Amino acid sequence: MESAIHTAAPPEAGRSRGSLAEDVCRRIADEIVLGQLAPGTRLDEVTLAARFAVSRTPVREALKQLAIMGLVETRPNRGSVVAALSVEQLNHMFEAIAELEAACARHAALRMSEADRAAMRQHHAEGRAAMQAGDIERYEAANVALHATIIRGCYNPVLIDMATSLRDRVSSFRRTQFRNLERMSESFEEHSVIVEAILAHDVITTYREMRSHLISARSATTRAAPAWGNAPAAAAAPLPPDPLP
Amino acid sequence: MESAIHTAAPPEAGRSRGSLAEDVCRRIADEIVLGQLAPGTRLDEVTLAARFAVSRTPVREALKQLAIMGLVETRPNRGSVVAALSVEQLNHMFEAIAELEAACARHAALRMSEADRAAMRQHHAEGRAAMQAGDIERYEAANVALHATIIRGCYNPVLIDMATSLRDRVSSFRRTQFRNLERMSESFEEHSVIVEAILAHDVITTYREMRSHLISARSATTRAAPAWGNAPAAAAAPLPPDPLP
DNA sequence: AGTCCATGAATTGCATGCAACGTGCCAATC
DNA sequence: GATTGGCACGTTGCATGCAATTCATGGACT
Repeated sequence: MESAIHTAAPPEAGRSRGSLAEDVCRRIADEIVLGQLAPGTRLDEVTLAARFAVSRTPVREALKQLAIMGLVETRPNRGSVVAALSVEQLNHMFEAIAELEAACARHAALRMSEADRAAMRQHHAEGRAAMQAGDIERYEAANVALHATIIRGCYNPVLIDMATSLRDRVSSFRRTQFRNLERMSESFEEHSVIVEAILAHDVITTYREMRSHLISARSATTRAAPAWGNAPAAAAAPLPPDPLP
Repeated sequence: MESAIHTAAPPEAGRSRGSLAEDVCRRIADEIVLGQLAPGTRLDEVTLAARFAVSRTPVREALKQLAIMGLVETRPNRGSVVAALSVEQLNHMFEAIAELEAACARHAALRMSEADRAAMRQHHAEGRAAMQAGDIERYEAANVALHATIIRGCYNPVLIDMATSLRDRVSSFRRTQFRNLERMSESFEEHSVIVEAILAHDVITTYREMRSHLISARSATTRAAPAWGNAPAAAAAPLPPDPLP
């Protein structure tokens, strides 16, 4: 069960496992998530078929699957393009991520194994080192690893899959999240509170802080959004209210 | 954007809109959700192609999409069957639904329009009438309508889509949820508290009560699960802890 | 000069044919 | 008698051909 590439793929398992369609789907998804395929890029069936040395059929199936995952947008008889999200859609996604990851973190605070806790502390320490070195790339990697560890810590495949696939869908839009060091240290401080709360099994603090942390991340990302100019950019959509229970 | 049948299909719009693949996908999904296709049923490409009077290609694409949505399970070179969930998977799904719908309800408490509030009250009143009449079918319908109204009240397409598609995936497993009237009146009382809280814009009570309401619903459903016998049924899996922040 | 229509190129959507994989059964052997 | 090997069938997976829809460009008419 569980939809996407996360459960299906043994990480980096020698390329070309399973059916051609799934393989093509994974490879395209990787390129989109890694930002090698910019949003708005046209995805032509014959071109892709040629690139991957397969026929059009598996490419078609891969594109349909990617469309359902939300990574590409397919218009009838008009082909597919890499999904370009409007600022409004991005806000909705971040809000959903905040809800999902906060719920994951709350469960993780009660269910994480000792190994999970150790991994979490290590990723956080790595983040501190990256921050002190002013290495944005490295901090970004540590950030992703930390969040992934917490998400998996809820031990609920359904929640894990939804949170992970949502993260993938917005990943290419948050490359510049930590371009200023101020946001980086702010993020690190927020991480510290969350990690402490999880280690203390404090579900209330964990939930509240993870949620507000992700709302901060949303603001940091969408502030930079208008610079893209690729989307309708509905005039800096007013952020809907964010109740903190 | 947004994956599934919910946004794509104008409800009951004359059958056969859009591409054949999407149409076939919707029709199969409907039959699964409505319980006309029992979990475990074998889905043969040629048989389905004959039934819908199309070729195998659109059927193939439809099955792939359904597999990603989690409604069918596809094993390589072995065909597809209607997804049969184990008790453990069902628990995970209910937990995810509880988190998602509680979040939706919290936002709905602040964002619902007056029309939404009126619709919510009406569905709740319909539920009361059904309960007093002892009509389980009718209460079930009112229950679905009430929850759908609250979910849509969050005005976040991403959250709405995730919550709705999750509900669809488990819908065929909860037909017998209210088979005893005790659970029905219990459910109604819980609804009353939630509706009141939403009308009062009380985000904290809304969130807490919706979450515990859905956890109750989970217990009511999975208690009946072993009777199905179609799944491994991992010996009445111990319910994981449910922190209430 | 502007607008509308028509025709053409390109791309997707669907159908069918062929090959490969997995399954079930039967028989031969230990 | 049980187990294993092989064979045949059915089903999925992929490739290719044809039809339908869409967009663009050019011409003619107002």
